[in-house]
Amino acid sequence: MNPEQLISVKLKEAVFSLYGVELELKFFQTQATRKEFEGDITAMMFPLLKFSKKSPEDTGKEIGNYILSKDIDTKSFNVVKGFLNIKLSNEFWVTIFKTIASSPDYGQAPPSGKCVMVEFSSPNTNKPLHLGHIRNNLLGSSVAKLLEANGHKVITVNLVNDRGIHICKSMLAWLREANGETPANSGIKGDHLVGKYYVAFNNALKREIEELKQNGMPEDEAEKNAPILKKAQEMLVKWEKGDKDVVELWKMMNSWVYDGFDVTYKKLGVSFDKTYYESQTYLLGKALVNEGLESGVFYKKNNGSVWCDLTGDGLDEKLLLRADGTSVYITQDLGTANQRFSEYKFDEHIYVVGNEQNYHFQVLKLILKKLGFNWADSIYHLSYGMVELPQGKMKSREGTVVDADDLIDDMITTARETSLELGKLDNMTTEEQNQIFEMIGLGALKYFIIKVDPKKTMLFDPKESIDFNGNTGPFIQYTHARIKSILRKANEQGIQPSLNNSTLNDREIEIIKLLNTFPDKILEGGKDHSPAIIANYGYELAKEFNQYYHEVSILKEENVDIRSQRLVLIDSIAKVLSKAMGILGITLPERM
RNA sequence: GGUUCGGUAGCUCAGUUGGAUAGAGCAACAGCCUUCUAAGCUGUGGGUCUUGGGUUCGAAUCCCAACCGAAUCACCA
Repeated sequence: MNPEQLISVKLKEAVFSLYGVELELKFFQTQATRKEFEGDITAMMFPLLKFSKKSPEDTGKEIGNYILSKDIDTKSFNVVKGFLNIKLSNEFWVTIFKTIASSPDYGQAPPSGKCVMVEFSSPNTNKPLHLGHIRNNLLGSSVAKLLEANGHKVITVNLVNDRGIHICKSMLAWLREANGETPANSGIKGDHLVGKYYVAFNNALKREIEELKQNGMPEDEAEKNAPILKKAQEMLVKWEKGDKDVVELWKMMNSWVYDGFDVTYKKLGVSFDKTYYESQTYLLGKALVNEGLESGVFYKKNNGSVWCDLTGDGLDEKLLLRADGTSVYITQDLGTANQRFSEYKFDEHIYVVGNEQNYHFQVLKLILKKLGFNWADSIYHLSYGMVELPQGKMKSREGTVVDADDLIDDMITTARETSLELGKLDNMTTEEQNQIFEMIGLGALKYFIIKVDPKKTMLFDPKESIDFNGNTGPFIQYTHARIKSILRKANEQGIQPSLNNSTLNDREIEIIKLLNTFPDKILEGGKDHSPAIIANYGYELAKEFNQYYHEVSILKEENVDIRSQRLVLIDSIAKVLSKAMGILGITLPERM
């Protein structure tokens, strides 16, 4: 039983017996006792004063004495100001410890019967992934795992933006400048190759605009009338008409990009149950708009464009169909959401999309509700903050974009250098070593990103490389390797872990308390859609273990029962760390 | 201007059903490897929790206002 709940029950009994008042369990305020005080659970006396009609101290003493006299789970108590600190018995903690150690998949919630869809990543196919995408992908995949740990059925989906003017730009530049360059004949990763020509397009565009300006055209007109831009627009029209050559080229270049993305996704440990392509969904939603038009939810302006009036909800008017009848971004999102719901009947649909689109999702939800879809309430926009550099936002035009592949490689290189310097892996094969370097490099990167509250803008300084000491992924990985090392040695020495009802020291009780809160953290993290909670929990637990490690000896403990019991304890820590980091997509090594 | 989000140590961040003297890491300084992995541990210094009001026995946390910063309000996606 949860210790706070237990104390609440005792408090309820005490208050009823002493003051004759029957209160609800929720009324009693309890919390884990702060470390600087003696005790395990603290109960607030302030709300009870009106019943006891005594000072906070006297009330605390009276209730403390009552509980102590009635109960064998409690060991002692003290009162400081209005805080009643209760210490629970060793037996109580041993029982908790046993429950934790004997759970096969501790932390995993039972099946909830709920189905949750998580959309994330959603890249454009005209350039490679960057640091912003990394945050998106790591958030999305860890939230998905976190919800699975909460017992939900999770469907991960990706919506690839594979069409539009931006892709035509890369295609056009490739035709003009590439001389048939391909990933195969150049050795350049596909997404980077396509990105190269996207940059080439923009450079050409810039030159043309300059030229037009020198011939006397005003800047804004030059920007609209550059010949290369016109060509890109023509290309888009051709694509929409299904022009064979354009479609062939489009297919080829997109396939390069997908091959490139696959490599990056694989490194990040990201995967999807289903991938949607905008080229297949961009026409969806028109039917919905027409229905809304008939039912009077939407209206048509003189030029034929269709709008939804949201001024009554404190927002603006929203365009849904252009005057020429073509759809806009939100039109297809309406259609896609509707299609997905009829396919999966999800209980919740999470969109992992940056906070720049807060307004978009507010509108999306509102319009779906106006159309009469009750499931619109189940849409949740997991809005995360931008990743900024010391000089501000990443700008591709200024070349300050932090490329995802480069960053991952840098992290692995750093891991390699650090590991080789420490020389702990010398007796391993190169292949084993490389696996560990990758594990550590990615662990550092993932933890660095995920430990920050998703909704906060976070800062990344490329000059100060991501740390491997302190509150970091490698710290937790190191802790795990340390535990595994002890367990290996124990096994070699023929020492078996076992639970023996031995007395637990204070540090061990602290650890058990922490382990005991793990399921709550999973619940909390799931409710808040915040893997950061799990990351910070993992750090706390690892830190607690390291302090324990320095204070007590495990294998050299003379009392055989205590020694075996400690092995069970550290094994439980390793399992919880592993489960917690697994949710974040971070793997923990056996040695490092 | 409207809306949404943020402001905690020099830096990066924790800190929600309101609770005791606000915590970590990095950076700085001082210690600890013949003892289970020093990617670790211990200690020192570092704070008007943006500001001002309010509610409360009690506020970083809730309410109001101001200030600062970000995003957004397109016949772009």
